[in-house]
Amino acid sequence: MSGSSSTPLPPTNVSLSPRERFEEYLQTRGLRQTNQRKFLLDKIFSEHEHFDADELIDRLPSKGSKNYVSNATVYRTLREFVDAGLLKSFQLEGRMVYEHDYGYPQHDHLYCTVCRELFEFQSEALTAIRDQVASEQGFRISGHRMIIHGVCRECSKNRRKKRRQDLV
Amino acid sequence: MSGSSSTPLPPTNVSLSPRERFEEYLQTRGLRQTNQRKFLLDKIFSEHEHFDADELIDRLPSKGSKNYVSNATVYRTLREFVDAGLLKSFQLEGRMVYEHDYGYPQHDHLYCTVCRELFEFQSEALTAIRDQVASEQGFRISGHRMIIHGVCRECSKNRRKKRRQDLV
DNA sequence: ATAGGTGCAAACTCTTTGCATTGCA
DNA sequence: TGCAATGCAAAGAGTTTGCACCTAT
Repeated sequence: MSGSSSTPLPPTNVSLSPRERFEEYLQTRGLRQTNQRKFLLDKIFSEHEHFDADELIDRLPSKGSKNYVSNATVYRTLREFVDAGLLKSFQLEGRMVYEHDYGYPQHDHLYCTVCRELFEFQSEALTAIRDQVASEQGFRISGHRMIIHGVCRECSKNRRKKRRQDLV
Repeated sequence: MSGSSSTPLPPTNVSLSPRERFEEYLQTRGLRQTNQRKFLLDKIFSEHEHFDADELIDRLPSKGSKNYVSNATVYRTLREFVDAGLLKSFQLEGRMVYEHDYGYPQHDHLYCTVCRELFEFQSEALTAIRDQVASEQGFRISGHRMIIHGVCRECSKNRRKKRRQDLV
């Protein structure tokens, strides 16, 4: 799965930090702030752009260490972050991929099937088409997911290089 | 998962029937035509637009009946149909969804999160945007997947009706 | 004190695979 | 006849869940 994207978009302005925003979310529903939640929130918002549960778990303190978080809690907490509007999730190659949502602009993705990295792009035209198609069909949109699959520039280069070497 | 789509697009012209095309595919690689494959191919191309493995299995003869096909074979055969270019597959809500590809025009989907039905649409503008984004980023495209999530016209109606009733 | 949260292990869903047997070419 | 295909059951991957214990409010 992809590591952090190489093309971060500029952040949108938000008045609250992710931490503050999450606290608000918790308080309004009588949920609790816990060390695990604090730790995961900080970790996620200080580090990665795109990640799946497995990648995140790999980078967390291991069992017995100070801030260990069980897998079950990781999965439960990720879902909570999505509910809270901090993260967005979508499926890619069979697993759930997460990315920052709060304070981050709407965008879509290019996915390199060689290095498995996700690249972002923004297109107002795409949104416009989406809205028009939906209105033609009487659809009330809740969102969309567009992923362009292919081979990124770097991987194309490397392949060409590799092919050249193979000929020698 | 969705049943057949309610908005079939016009078929594109192809010279071979799916069956003929598949036979060609098999012959060129030394693979074999079997009763299971024939049966599944006919079933799929005579019936559904979108389906997942589970739905297909449900509609197949049960164990002990004449044309019973094991689950393993269903999964293996579906992958083969995709390899042969007869079907296309994509992930939706955790499972693989299949649809006709051979003899069917390129299109994208609207997905109703209430009735779970898939609706199709075609947009040249979308393809154009895709190509431009990819070329800007030096991406060699192999394909794309666009799904608009929302609530379809019918389900919106029903909900409104339901809300009205709830008020009585 | 008392819900809500956590960790653990077991369960679950969807799909793939190893292997002995069957059956096309 | 030989290699591909099938069926079965077991294994996988990724994720969710039941439950006893823990802890924030």
